[in-house]
Amino acid sequence: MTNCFKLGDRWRVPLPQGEASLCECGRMSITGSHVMALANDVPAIWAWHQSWLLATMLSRLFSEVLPDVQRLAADWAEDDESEDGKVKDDEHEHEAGCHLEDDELDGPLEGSSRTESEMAGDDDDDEDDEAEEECGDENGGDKPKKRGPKKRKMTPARVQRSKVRRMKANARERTRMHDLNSALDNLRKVVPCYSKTQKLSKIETLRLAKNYILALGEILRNGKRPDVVAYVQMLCKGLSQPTTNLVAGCLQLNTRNFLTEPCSDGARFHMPSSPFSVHPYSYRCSRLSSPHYQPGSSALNMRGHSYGAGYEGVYPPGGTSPDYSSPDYEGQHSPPVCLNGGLSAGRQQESSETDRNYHYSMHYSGLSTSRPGHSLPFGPSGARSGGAHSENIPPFQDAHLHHDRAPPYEDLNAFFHN
DNA sequence: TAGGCCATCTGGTCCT
DNA sequence: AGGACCAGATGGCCTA
Repeated sequence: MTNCFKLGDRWRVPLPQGEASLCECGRMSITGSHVMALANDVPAIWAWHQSWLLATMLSRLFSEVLPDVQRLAADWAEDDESEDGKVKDDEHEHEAGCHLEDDELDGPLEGSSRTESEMAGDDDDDEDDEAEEECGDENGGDKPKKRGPKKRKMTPARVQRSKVRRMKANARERTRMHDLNSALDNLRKVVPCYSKTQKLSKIETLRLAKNYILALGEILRNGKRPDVVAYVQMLCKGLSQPTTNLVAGCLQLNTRNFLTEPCSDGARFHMPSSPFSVHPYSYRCSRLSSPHYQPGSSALNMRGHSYGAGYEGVYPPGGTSPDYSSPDYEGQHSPPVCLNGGLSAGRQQESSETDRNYHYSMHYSGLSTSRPGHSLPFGPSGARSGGAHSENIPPFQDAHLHHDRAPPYEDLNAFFHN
């Protein structure tokens, strides 16, 4: 600090006496305020001392306090302008115009409106083009001019129009997607399994619908009672394992049987050994109620989440598994689940999650109605055996439309229960 | 926390 | 010019 002195409210740097003095300056533990003080007089210092050593020191100081120095330089510039009084009105206008554009670029709406305005090329406000060009020149003569269509200044009216246009487009897009989702919901109601609370994903709905159509076509083509296992396998081809479980559950098949015992014993139905003795026509599947899968426990997850690498498959030796190598299958591979556990898991949470139970009822009424001693668990009265959930009703009622539109439907049921 | 699914916004393209 | 359609981006929600 001995080499620095203060003159008035600003620090002064004495004439350097060679490198030693600079080192002396370097040992001064110059604080930020000192540097600022030095920077205050940088122009004067540069005028007074042309020593390259001083320049080196100052450059270092500049690098350390560059932001503040820049701010100071701006302050100096303002001071010069105020002193000279040479600020031109047209420059303010240019700045205003450019700032307007910058504001318009803030946010997606403004950005899109700007692009649309560029493409649309409204024919008003021609006088703004000059302002745009001048704004472009403001970048400096060194920079090349931007080519392409001139950017037209966004007047408030134009901005407003663009915003309205964009909002209308967004609303249309929302409506379009809602319609698409409604169609998907309708499709969910006519595929073999349906639940309002546990919807199939979009992609799984489309896959299942495709398989369903193929399966029905196959049945019509053969004209005979189909093999249930093969039928379910056809339905589940390319589906994720959770969806496979769901479909199998809807068809009241034991997944393990359907996956591992394809017609080995000639059985067409596994109902005698099915886990649905308590809920013969619907089963509850907890939505992955158990965090850890165990063979025999339910891991039904309609969201299609995959399982950890530590999962041990339950396919018995020599057992078959869904054709996940099929190019149709694009989802993640989830382990197969025995529906026995699905029922038990559902039981465990039956009392605590009454409102969250997920029931997947057989979409084929014939499968249930044809069984002696069991009444159809569907109906407006809600009288269903096994405490079937009322959510099963709407889909089935909705499916009436499907029945009307699909004559082979009853025939298909008849196939299974003759 | 990662991953899947979804809704929404947005810009581009095509068509009327 | 405006609407329909599409795909990418993004963020929220949910579950493992």
